[in-house]
Amino acid sequence: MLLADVVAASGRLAATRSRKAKIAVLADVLRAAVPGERAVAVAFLTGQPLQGRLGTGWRTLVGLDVEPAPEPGLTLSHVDAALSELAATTGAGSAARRTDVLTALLSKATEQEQTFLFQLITGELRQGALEGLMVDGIAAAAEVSGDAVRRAFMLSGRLPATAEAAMTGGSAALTEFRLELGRPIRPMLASPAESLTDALAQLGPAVVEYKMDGARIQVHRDGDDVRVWTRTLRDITEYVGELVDVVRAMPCRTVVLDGETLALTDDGKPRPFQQTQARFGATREEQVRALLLRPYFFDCLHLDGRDLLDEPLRHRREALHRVAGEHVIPGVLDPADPERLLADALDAGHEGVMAKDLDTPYAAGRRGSAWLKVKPVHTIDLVILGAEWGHGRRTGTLSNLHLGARAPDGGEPIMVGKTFKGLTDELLAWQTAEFQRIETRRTRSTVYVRPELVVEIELDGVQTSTRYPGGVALRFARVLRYRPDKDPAEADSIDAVRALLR
DNA sequence: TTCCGACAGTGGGGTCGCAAT
DNA sequence: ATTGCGACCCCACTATCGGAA
Repeated sequence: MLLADVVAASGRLAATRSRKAKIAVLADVLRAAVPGERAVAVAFLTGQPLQGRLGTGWRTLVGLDVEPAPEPGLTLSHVDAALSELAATTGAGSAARRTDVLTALLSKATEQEQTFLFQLITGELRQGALEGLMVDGIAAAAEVSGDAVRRAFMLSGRLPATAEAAMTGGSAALTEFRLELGRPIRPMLASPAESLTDALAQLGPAVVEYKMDGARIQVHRDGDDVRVWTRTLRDITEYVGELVDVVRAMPCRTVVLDGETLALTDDGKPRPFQQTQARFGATREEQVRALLLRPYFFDCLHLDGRDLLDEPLRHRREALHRVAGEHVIPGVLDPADPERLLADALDAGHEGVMAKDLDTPYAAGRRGSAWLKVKPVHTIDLVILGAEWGHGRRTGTLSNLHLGARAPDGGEPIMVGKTFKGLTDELLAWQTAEFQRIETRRTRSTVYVRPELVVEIELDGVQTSTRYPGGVALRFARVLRYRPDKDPAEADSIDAVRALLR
C-alpha cells in the first residue's frame, strides 16, 4: 500500500464531520491493506507510529527544507522502516544522522505526503479520527462488533495488533485475547462529577475511596517476576524498585493490581505531584533514594490463576484486600457519611475522592460512568494580560489566555499561568475583538493587552514554578466567566494565589 | 572538560462542539 | 437529553545532544 493512499484517507477524514463517514473511510483502508501493512496503516491513521519514541519533533522538522517529489512512490513499509531507523539512531552525532534519514524520506514524498509525515511525527494529525473511531473502523472492516474490538484492544493494549487479529481471524481471533501476565491492559478511567452527592446519586451501591495526587500504576507479578507500567503502558519497572519489592512480598503467586503511586513526606503526608513525577525516568541513584514511592492499590484484576476482570468490583475488592492488605487505598463501602470521608481525604492532603459502582466489571475504552472523581475546586479572579492565536478550529481567534494576579504594591499584574479551557465559540469571538481593541503590542503568536479585564478562573490548585515570576503556576485552570463588574484592583493578589499552595 | 540551553518525551489534567443514539 | 470522541492546549519533570565557555 502506498503512503499516498493513507494520506488520501486522512484527507477524507478531515473533510467530513460525519462519524459514520469517517468510520467507512477507515474500514476501506483496512480492507485494501495487505496483512503486512495493516498494522502500519492503523498506526499512521491513529497518529501513533509503531516505534513509539522517535527522537524527532517539531523543531527538527521545521528546520528541514526538502524539495518534494513530483510523484508518490513511498510505500507504508518504506516509511515504517525509515521511522525504525530514526528511533534506533541515538548517541553522539545522532541529531545529524536523524536529519539525514528524514531528508532522505521527505525527498521521496510529495508535498501532501510531507505534510502528513510532519503531522504524524509531531503527533498532530488533526483529522478528527483517532483510536476511538478506528475501533469502529476495524469492527466495520472485519464485520465484528465494536464491543469485541474494544475488549480485545483493552486486553492487548495495542490497536494495530487488534486490527490484524480482527481482519485475519474475525471475532474468534478477538476472543483469543486474554489478560496475560507480563502484558499490561489499558486502564479503566474515571469521569468527573459535580459533587459527591451527585456522584452517589448516579451510582448504585458504591465504594468511596481517597483520590491521591500521584501517578497511575499497573503491576503484574508472576512468581518472583514483577513488572510495573504507567497509565499509557510504559514499562517503568527499572525506576521503581521499592514498588517491585512490595508486590513481591505479597501472599500470592500471581497477581495483577491497579493503583496509584506517590511519594510521602517523613510524617506521612503526600508530597506535591511534581516530586512524585521526578521519580519517573530518574536514574540517578541519589534522586531515587531521596524520594521513596509508596503504592496504593484499588483494584485486583487477577489473583493466583483467576482472572477477575468480569467480576463486579465488590468481588475484585475482596481479592484486593486478601493480597494487598496495608497497601489498599483507604476507602469505605456504602459510607454512612460520605462527606466526612471526603473531608478526611482533604485533611490528609489528598485530592478528593473516587466513587465507584460496586456492581460493574472492569472495562477500559469507553470513558464510562462507573467510576466518578470528586475534587473540590477553587475560583480566583485574575487579570487578562494577553492571548495567543489559536490553531485548528480556533485558527483566527485569540485563544490561550495569559493570566496575572494583582501585585501587592499596585504595580503590573504578575503572570501566573495560561488557559484555553472553558471558552465557548461565542466567548472566543468576543475576546478576539475585545483584546485587539485594548491591544498594546503583539508578536507573531501573542497579542498583549492593557490589564483591564478581570476573568473568574476555576482551578484545582497551584504548584511551585520556576517559569513564572511569582514562583507559582496554576494547575488545570479553566475560564468560568468574565467579570465586567470587577476592576483589576479587585482581582486576587499574588499572595492569595500563593496561599493555594497548601 | 564542564556547563547550559534547546528539544523530545511523558506524568498529571478540563471543557467545548458535534454526531449519533 | 445524553454520551463518546477529538481538539484545544496547560505546567512540570527527566534525559539527551550539541555548542559555548
